[in-house]
Amino acid sequence: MTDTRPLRADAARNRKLLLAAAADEFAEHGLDASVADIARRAGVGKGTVFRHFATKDELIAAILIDRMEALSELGERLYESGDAEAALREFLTAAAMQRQERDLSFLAAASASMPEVNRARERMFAAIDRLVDRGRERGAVRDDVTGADVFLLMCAPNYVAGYVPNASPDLWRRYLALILDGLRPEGARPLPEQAPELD
Amino acid sequence: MTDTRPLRADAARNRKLLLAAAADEFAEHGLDASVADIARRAGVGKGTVFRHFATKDELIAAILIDRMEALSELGERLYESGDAEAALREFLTAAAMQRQERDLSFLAAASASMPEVNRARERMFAAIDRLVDRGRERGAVRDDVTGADVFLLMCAPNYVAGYVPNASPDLWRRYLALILDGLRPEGARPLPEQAPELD
DNA sequence: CATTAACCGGACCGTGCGGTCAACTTGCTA
DNA sequence: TAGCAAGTTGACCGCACGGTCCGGTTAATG
Repeated sequence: MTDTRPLRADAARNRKLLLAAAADEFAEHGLDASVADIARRAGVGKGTVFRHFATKDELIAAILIDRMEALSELGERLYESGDAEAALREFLTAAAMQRQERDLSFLAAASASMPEVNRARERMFAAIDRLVDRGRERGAVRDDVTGADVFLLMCAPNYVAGYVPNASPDLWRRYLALILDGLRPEGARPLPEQAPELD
Repeated sequence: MTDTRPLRADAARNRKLLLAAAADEFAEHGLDASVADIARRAGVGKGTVFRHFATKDELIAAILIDRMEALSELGERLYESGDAEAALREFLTAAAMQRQERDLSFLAAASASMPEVNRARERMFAAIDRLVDRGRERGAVRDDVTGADVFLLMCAPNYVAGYVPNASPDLWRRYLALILDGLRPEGARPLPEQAPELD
């Protein structure tokens, strides 16, 4: 945590293997994926998992932080680009692709209230907020939609597509497009309920 | 199942108590809600649960069937009404309210491939399909949206709102309205990916 | 009111989980 | 290349879960 001595070569490799195996396993079996299965998939012993991540929740948190940091960087980069509408679309597309065509948002519940996760989430939220604000100013996003709305809707395409048994792996694109159409000003009717405050 | 001798009075009462308690418990704790907790909440012993439902999955299936049948009836009744757009909106509103402001769709996974559940699901799907077809004919629904799309999007408002910690219990209405805006023809851009075939 | 089949309850069982630990192996460094 | 801290491993632990079972209880029937 504080002392950042570099990991030994095999340890660093195993850590990456574990994160990848865990993401796959969670995508296939949900939160119930067992640590033993994750270890087997990564080709290591179960003890190794707990050497790297003190608890299962910490492993989940590590996956979440990785992904949210990557999305934050992308969001910040897209803010530099010119096209407000394309930026938002690309951001949401990247968010959906990152989840291996499977909604992984359920992981968030397991590691809520871990400070590092919260920090990563706040950074990502800020990036989204800026993209949405700019989109609203340029007329690409309807007036009554906020960053919090988009933040919440981010996982919906994967969630929806996840209920189709043998779906095309790109089915989520259909529902992302549908939601994006709902976010645009054309044909918008005033939304009920106030937009939620996040934090 | 085949012999439908009426339940004894106490048994019938306990069955209802159990279904209600189970729905509440699942809403609060997800699929991991324990049978013991459900029994406690209903004020009965654990053995009673298994007398009524041979397995936890069967209990889940009973909840699902109850709700899907109710929605099917509503959908069929709304088809008789005149206003195609209002019918669809009311149907989706009722679907969301039934879930006690919480996405319960994860229950579907647990009891997929149970014939009775499938029959109830097919009936509900047919009801939705007719509502959507009519809506499309009358210009209330965009051309490229199918009943399967609406069926899949049905749970999304509760899902989305469920991630807000201390949300207004009606927050789902906001996201339902947003999705409904996306379903209308105004401002629609062609959707990518084919609509999925369900069964 | 007596009889009885249906119902109830909670102690009990096997299983699989997250997490621990002590013996063993291995990458680093001097 | 020797020494050792860091890393690895799988047997093991406690626990909570889904599900069973049987002695006690209760609602229906004549």
